[in-house]
Parts: sequence; C-alpha cells; structure tokens
Amino acid sequence: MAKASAKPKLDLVKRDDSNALIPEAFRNVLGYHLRVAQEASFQAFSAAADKADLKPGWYSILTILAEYGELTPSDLSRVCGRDRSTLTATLKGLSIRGLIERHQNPEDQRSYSVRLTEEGRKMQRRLHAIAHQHDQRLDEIVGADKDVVIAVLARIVNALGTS
Amino acid sequence: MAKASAKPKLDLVKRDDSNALIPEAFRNVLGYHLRVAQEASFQAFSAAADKADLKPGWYSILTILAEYGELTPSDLSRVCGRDRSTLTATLKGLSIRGLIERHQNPEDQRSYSVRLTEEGRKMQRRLHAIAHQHDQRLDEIVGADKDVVIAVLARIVNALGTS
DNA sequence: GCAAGATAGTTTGTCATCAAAATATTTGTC
DNA sequence: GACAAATATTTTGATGACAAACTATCTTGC
Repeated sequence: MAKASAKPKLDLVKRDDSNALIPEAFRNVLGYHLRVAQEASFQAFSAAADKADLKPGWYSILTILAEYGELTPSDLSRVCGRDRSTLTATLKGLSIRGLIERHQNPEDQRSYSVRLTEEGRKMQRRLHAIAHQHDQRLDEIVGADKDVVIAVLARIVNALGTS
Repeated sequence: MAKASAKPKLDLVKRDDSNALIPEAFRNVLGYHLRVAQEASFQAFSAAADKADLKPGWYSILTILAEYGELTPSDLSRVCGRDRSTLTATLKGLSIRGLIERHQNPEDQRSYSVRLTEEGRKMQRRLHAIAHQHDQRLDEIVGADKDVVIAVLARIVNALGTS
C-alpha cells in the first residue's frame, strides 16, 4: 500500500543543499558546528589512513615523539592533551609493533620514557604524508579565513581551560 | 642529539601562556586545533551537565525531537548525523527513564517512531538551559568572528561530505 | 506468488576518551 | 628510620562513535 497517506515521514533533503538538515535549534550554535566539523575532519583523515592500513590514532603520538625525542607517558599526555590513561593502550600497541622503545628511568623505578625506533620514524613519515594531504584539503576549503579560525579555536581552548 | 644527561625531563610550561604546549608540527594545522577546541567545548558542556546530574548525550536527541515532533530512529540518525547503531543504547535509556515514547508503525512492523513525553520535554528544557549558557560563553570568547567561523565550519562539513 | 534484494533496527567488536580507583615507588616530615 | 603524602603508571568502568554482521520485515521483479 501507499505509505504516502499515513505518515509525515520527514522528507529528508539531500546533503548537497548546504545545511539543509541542520535542526533550527542548532543553526546558530557554535558548539554544534564545532563538533560536526571536527567529526567530519577526523573521519576524512581516518579514511585516508585506513586506506593505507595505518592507524590514525598513532599519528599524534608518533609526531610528538619525532619532535620531542624522548618523553615519559605523563609528559606525552600533557603535550598531546589526552589523559594519561588514554595513552596506555596505544603505547602498548606501538611498543608491540616495534614503533617505539621504552627505557626504564634508572633514577625512578616508577617511570620510563619512550622514543621512536627507526621503524617508528618511518611510520611517522608515512602518516605525516597523509595528514599533510588532509590538511591541505582543509586549507583549500577554509581559504583566507584560516588564520582567523585558528586564532578563534586557540582562544576557545585557552578560555575553557584546556581541561 | 645528546640526550646524555640524566634528566631531560621536559620543563613543561604552564597553560596560561597561550599555546605554550602546542607541538611545532601542529601549530599551523587546522585539524589539530579543530579537535582540541571541540574537545574543550564538549568537556565544558559535559561538566556543566554533570553538575546538574544530566546526561550531555541526551541533549541533541531530545532537542531534535522537540523540534521535529516524531521521528524514526533512522531519521533521527540522519538529522543528528550519528550512525543508527549509535542511537540504540541512548534511545533505550531515554525510554526506560520515561523521557520518550516508542510508537509502533502499524504499516511497517520493522519500524517505530519516538516522541518526547512530558517528562522528556521538561528534561529537554533543563538541558537546553545549560547548553544555552555554554554557548553564550563560547559566543563571548569568539566575539565578532562567530559568523565567519560558523560559515567555515559548515563549509568543511559540506566539502568533506558529512560522513 | 515467490525468491531476491532492500530497508529498519539491533548486536557485536573496535577504538578513543575521561575519571576514579588501585599499585608501586619516591619524597618529605618528624 | 618510619610513616604520610605525592607522583607515575595501569586498571577498570562509563560514554559515545563507527562499521560490519545479523534478524525481521517489506518491496520488487519476474
């Protein structure tokens, strides 16, 4: 039978019409757009990494280690802005796959530091190539507004206390 | 690259110095700032909701229902931009707590729709008050750039294909 | 009218995130 | 020197996200 009669059924408009689907209540809400944009961006990066059989979640850690050389999990957590407990599993994975080495701190039995292995450095470069491509795509989309947007985002982070 | 001495130890600068801790490699990367800002924003909202003993995850669903009246889980998923499977648990929780009602579709045994109960409407208003406060805080931080930023974020979502 | 395929919803498995509790070790106080 | 407090890491448990596989039902093609 015809379903047309009974149900309103929400004639959901396709996506090509910009913000066709955004609920009225959210249209002017920064937090909403922030969330949606960040998820779209992450998904795009994730898809690109997956296609190359790489773990998107490794990128930031490997890159920070490439820049800082050697860090404890705690310092790494502060630099990348994640809770320490979040890193445990990832570091274990990276270690198992030989991408990082752990070095016990001889002066403190509780603590160790991690650094990239040669393999890890290679992996970082491969992920960086993908990330760079992704960010160029974002740059194209954002165009001249990039600096303003970055400044605003940084302001948000600072004002809300990094948390 | 002399890491020779005992304590490299990263003298991590405190947060009050804007972007003191941002790794060089990310400083000009939009995706990074997007992620960090979104997480800070979500954390702030989450904390405010928690303080009032409310679930932050309920807000978007309740608000969409308040606006659209009655939706199937699939339509709800399209409107809020989450995968259908993501909604299952939340809808169950909302239903158990009496905030939404499920109505079987008499024309399609597979399908049902959900709508707010009076309790749900009250909860939506309570959460909305918190969300509104949060967004005003964001507005203050962002100031005159708000429209530009929202336009840019929407552009990102559209260009990256929502997904 | 029936088999094949599409669609609605749920389940399961993976991952990332946080916070709070648990462990182990170091530091500081008396 | 012993005991309390702080610190480094891991564990556990809750959320929320996705994708892929699964069940049930509806629609289509022939």
